[in-house]
Amino acid sequence: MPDIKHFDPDVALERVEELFWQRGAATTSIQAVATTTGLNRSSLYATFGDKRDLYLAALRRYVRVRAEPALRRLAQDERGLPAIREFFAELIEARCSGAYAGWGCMIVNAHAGAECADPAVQTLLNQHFEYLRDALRDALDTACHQDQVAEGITAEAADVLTLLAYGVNLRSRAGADADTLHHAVTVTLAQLARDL
Amino acid sequence: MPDIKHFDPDVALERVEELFWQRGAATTSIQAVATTTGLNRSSLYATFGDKRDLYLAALRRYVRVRAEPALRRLAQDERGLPAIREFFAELIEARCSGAYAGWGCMIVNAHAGAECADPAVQTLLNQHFEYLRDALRDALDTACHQDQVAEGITAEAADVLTLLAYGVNLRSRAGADADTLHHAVTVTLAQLARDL
DNA sequence: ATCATCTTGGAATGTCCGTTCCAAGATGTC
DNA sequence: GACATCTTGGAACGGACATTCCAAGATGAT
Repeated sequence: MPDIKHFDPDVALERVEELFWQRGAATTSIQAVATTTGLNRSSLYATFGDKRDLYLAALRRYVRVRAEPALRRLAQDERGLPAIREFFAELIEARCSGAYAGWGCMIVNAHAGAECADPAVQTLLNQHFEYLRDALRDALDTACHQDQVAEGITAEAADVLTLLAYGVNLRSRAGADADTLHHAVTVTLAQLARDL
Repeated sequence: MPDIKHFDPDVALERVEELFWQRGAATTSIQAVATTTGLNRSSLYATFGDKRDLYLAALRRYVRVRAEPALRRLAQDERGLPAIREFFAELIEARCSGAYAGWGCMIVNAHAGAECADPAVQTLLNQHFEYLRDALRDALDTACHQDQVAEGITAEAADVLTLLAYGVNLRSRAGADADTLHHAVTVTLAQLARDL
């Protein structure tokens, strides 16, 4: 083995992911990626392939690192409705304040961009949609078994919550304030909850 | 008056709107606009200004022609819940089949793109969001007065329906099938409706 | 018919894009 | 220490981009 990479591809990919997440695929140039990561274009191409490959790698990293862990936690949470409430509260918090405020969700952003025409991207988007829906369904199922939900409510209501989450992610990008988003979520969950 | 335009700016703008709507602002070149409209670049610049101006004009046209008429109808509809049901049914129909299938909503798409950083665009997006919410609130208010809604449901639930509509628009771009979207809407509206 | 004025087509400009190429340098093996 | 092999920096490429400019043509007013 003659020479080894002078950088850590995983660290670099994290930077790339943040760039594509914040600014989108179409409006982020390879030059910008090179500058941000501190790498040369040659190294980028040698390591990740062309721009499409790079974007796909970044998107996959986003799904794996940023999205799925939270969803796994939600799906396995035994608290039912409180877990769902917390999930949305943390989502809104993350979207409206902190380092990533106004960035939205990379998956949701990809829906509206030209990336979406790419079959590989579309597969990822649909998989993640179902992953989110399944996690919400599991949590709702738990809530049902604990008699937390109003009469007539089943785990089918997960479909609503999934689209609601997408709407929250989207609106956060236009600077929607956290209170407004929180209100919508509270109203929705109040409808699901059993009257006390 | 020495010479008059050899084309109708309104007709041209409709073409431009469709182009930006389908392909987004970042990935649509002035050249593509010129080709599609059959106009020369000079004429485009002389008539509409630069690309940003052109996009803004197209977005404003979309709001005025495509979005607001349907919302005005919804707000003034005296039927209550059935009007809301019909609104969503027509939305899903328009997004999943016909000439504009897979295009989503231009306003929603703008949320996720780089356009969103433009203050003028952001103002339009927020105005439209409130316009949609107000229309749904009006319709829901009508439903409340006609005792169509379940106990505890008020016009506040419009917040939920607004984000739901955004979610529908978004998901339709990734090829979500109409049945899935319809299901989510049906479940939501069933929760609002008074048990019979 | 003349003229001033606007539109129009096409060429031209300079920048930025994604991508490739190559020489120079670094590294592990023998 | 020599060699083979990979990485790296920087230059180079062709194409596409938004935008501007200008000469030619068309038009209405006089």
